[in-house]
Amino acid sequence: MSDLLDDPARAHDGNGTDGSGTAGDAMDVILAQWAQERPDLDCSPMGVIGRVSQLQREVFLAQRGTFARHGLDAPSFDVLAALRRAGEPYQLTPTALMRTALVTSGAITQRLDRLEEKGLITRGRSEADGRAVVVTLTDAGRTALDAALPDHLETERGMLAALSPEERTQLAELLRRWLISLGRVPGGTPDPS
Amino acid sequence: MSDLLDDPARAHDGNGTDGSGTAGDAMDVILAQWAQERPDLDCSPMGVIGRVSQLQREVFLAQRGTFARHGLDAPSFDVLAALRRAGEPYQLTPTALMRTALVTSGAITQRLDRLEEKGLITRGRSEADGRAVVVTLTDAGRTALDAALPDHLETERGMLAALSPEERTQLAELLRRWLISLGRVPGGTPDPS
DNA sequence: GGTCGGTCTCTCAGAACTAAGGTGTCCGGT
DNA sequence: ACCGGACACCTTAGTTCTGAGAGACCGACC
Repeated sequence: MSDLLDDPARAHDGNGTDGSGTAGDAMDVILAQWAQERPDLDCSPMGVIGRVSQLQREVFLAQRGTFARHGLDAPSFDVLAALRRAGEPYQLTPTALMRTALVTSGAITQRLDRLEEKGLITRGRSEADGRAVVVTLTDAGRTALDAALPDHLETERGMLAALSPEERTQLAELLRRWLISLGRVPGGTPDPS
Repeated sequence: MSDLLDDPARAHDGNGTDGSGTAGDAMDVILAQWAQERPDLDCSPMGVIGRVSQLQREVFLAQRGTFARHGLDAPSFDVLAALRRAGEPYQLTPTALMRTALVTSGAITQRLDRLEEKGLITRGRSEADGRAVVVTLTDAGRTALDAALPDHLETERGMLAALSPEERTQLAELLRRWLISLGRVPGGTPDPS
């Protein structure tokens, strides 16, 4: 009875292989629990969506370590990378950064505050539009990003190392089709409806 | 020149279909930009990992709407679902909840505070272990969860609607293999090394 | 030339989390 | 019986985001 108070995930064999030949992941345990408690519901969508959430978390944690080695964090890297990708002269407006980073304007303001404080970007008013601000990557900012980028890619490559090149391609293509099906086309502003 | 200050994603065709038969997603644009600016780097891992991050965000936003319709939010649902999955008598310790939710103990304390305030769970001291707390789902908590769960599943199903059953299975299996390869076996505590 | 809706950035309060540390409890060795 | 390490939960400070809204500015229209 008190077994139920333990972590339910521990109720499973930690390393054994069952008849099907593979150990399960955390989502297998959860799906088995739902099948037990609510056999009337088809919980199969969780098998995809729950794993995406878990993987995103693993990715985030791994990336954080990489960024920290370069004195950065994920939000900062996000902004620096967007400016770097834009190409010479490495300039974007806060609104453009807001759209690529998928965060609110308030979040961008704060990110830019932090980056400006560290001397990685500069803010200047736009000549063409009195409301707009022009964010420019400094030499220090470009240097920091170019130093972090290969390490970042190596971290990502390492996370995918267990999948074969064919599996990686297949996965990227499935995720791409899924993303497109959700109607998030590039540059599309959030649908107000 | 000032075009570069606009959202770079807008530089792409928004809705057209090219020769390959599909419009691109946001990650296609980013990969094209990197290929332009840093042709020396192989950015293909981003094609998988960047899309996982974006999809997780879409999933999170869609789920939030569903939870709100039932007076809940994602953290609350997470805890209630873990208790519900545990089966009769719907009890777990904060430590067990911490492990399944993959958050810190402080976060669980706060989640439980909110849920206790709303009467969806109760906290009692364990008889077997004086340090431990026993969290129990109340009738109201179980009712709230059982009402939200089908709606939640319907939301997830809707998000996957564009993929065929075969694609969904294939995707779940790829994600499962990937997750297992990262060493996150069920019940595994975070590796201290 | 003036007006008015829309846009751009910033500000502020509040939500939720992490990291670090505190208190109380358990348990194995002496 | 006692002591010290391990454990369970809570507390607090600090971080980053969202949501709502203010102030300035643009451009089209009258």
